[in-house]
Amino acid sequence: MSAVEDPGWAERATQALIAAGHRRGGARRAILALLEDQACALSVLEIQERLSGDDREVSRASVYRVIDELEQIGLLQRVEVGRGVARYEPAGRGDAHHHHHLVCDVCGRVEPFTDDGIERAIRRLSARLPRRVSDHEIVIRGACRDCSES
Amino acid sequence: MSAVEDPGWAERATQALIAAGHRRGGARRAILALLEDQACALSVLEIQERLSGDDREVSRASVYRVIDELEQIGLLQRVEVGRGVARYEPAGRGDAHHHHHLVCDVCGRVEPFTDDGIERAIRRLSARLPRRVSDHEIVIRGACRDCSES
DNA sequence: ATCGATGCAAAAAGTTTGCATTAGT
DNA sequence: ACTAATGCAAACTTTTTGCATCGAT
Repeated sequence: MSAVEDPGWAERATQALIAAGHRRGGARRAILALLEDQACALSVLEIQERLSGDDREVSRASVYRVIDELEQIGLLQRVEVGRGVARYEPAGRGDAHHHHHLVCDVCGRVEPFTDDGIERAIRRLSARLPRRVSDHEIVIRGACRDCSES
Repeated sequence: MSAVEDPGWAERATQALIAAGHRRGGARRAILALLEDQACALSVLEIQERLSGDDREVSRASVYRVIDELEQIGLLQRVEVGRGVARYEPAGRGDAHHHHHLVCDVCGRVEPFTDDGIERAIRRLSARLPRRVSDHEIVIRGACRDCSES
């Protein structure tokens, strides 16, 4: 569902970073590879934990630094989803990956969703606003399936 | 613009707290009064600073504690709006106060907005989702007027 | 060989908690 | 008087920064 239309987000990110005067480092490569495969947003801690397991270990400072570089260039989207932890996911992959988030009131679990009606409404509003709109973010809260059975 | 249809959010919050077995404390009263007058979300630091100025001084711990009680009861809405700071604003005041947030990419300033088209789209989606939806939150990002002139 | 990338550890910033004191009922 | 509310300071968590070393070019 992402092989054909996506020329490789990690590769594009790497090129963008090189164009900006950066080199190819091991930590950055590992982080990019991990992020590319994610369906939804990860926190810094989650990124570090997943890399500790099966891949190359990366220091927390490097995770923060790489994330910061990517956010600057606009290739990573910060998602604020509650409880004081920031999450991040690849951005700039086109409409195919654009989505928003359902957050469970109870357990905090985060799931992606898409809705054309909302996107249309956002577009119409953006056109009317007296400012250049760069982005939008929608969070819908409610108990997830697991948490509402009980 | 809020005297007639609003029976007093601070008063209702106080009653709800009393019903939950709390007493009326000075710090809580000051915080409720401040929040009631806000058009938009404030961070904990901002709440403390504003109270230091012209009102009763309140310790940071108390701000966090009062906020927490109010969030539990559902009278305060946490708004995640970026850069690792949580903001809070009165909730449960009805449609008249329902709004979302424009966040400046550059200076981080937060302003409220409302849009019926988006609300309709959210309502339609909520009805279709396989979960009880309790709330939603929308953030639109872009340079604010001050920051785009330069 | 140069200069950015990385890891480590310390520092900041934001949030929570324990405990003694104050104050509402 | 009883017990919640508050302030203070310490603990904890998340994020940022300084600096020495490693590694890509």
